[in-house]
Amino acid sequence: MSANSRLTIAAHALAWIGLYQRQGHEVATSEQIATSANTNPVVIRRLLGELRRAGLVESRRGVGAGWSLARELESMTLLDVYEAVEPGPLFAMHRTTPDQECVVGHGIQPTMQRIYEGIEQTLRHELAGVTLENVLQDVLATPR
Amino acid sequence: MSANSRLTIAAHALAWIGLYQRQGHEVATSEQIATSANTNPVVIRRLLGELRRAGLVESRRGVGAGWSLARELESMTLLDVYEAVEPGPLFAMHRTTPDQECVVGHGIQPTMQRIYEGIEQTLRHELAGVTLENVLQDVLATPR
DNA sequence: CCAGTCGTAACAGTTATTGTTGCAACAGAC
DNA sequence: GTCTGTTGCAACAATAACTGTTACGACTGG
Repeated sequence: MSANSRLTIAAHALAWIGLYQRQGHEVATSEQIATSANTNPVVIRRLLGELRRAGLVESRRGVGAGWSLARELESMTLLDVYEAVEPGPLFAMHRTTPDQECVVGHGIQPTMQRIYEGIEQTLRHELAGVTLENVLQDVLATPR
Repeated sequence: MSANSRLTIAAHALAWIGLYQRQGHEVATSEQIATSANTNPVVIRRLLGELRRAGLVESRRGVGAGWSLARELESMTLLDVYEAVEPGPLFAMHRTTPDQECVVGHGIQPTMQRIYEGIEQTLRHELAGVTLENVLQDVLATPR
């Protein structure tokens, strides 16, 4: 599985913005978040753009521009973030259609499809059980 | 998520060998399996090689060579297959270490790590609940 | 010795992710 | 009205993983 870090970075960004706003600031810049995540501001803007499309954050342009939360961290779950930044399914089918003349080739795809759907459903349920507020609290509780 | 088809193809191969053996044959060739899965025999041999390392199948060389199950399909679960063919974790951390001077940068990795471990544990449990015999029966029950 | 199959290395094509540069668009400050 | 700092976005390179393919040595029953 060639795992990516999109969910991790997106959660990082949201926790960062949330904490920054609680410290009295209105907006956070992609530059600041990128420094914390040790990556490029464009990477952050790309991810936050997807979170904006999902209604999780808002952006302002012009001078004093930046990003702010569109709702409270308590009302955002990792499932919201996952759905915003992870398009595809967890497991893929065959890249070419298996031999439909063969009993196994014919039945394998519907069978695996059903199994995978059940697993993704469980994954979603799991992700829905963690709010970004949970994440931030856990982060703040990490011993120095 | 750049999903791959390794678990799907591996399950396909195991179901195929299992059915073929029930039809009275001793061994299946990578060529036969590849025809059913509509792929290249080397792809099958690579995957079956990993399954052999995990103790799920055996191979014979020489004339009349091929692959056979090392245990009954009833005793093999998708978790066994998953662990044999999927090395990495589901979600990745940051590719570079986040800023340890930042509260969020410092706490985010242990936090996400814990969350991801819980999710993978659930995934394993789910996969462990499906045997390859379940898969084969479901395949055979697929309407033509 | 022969034939058929595995075992494995090597390489190409494709795709996704991440990082990077560059620049237009925008909006507040002066 | 211009300046300034930021977003929005396109384009591209580097890297990595997966899949498919070719090639050929190793093995073993006949």
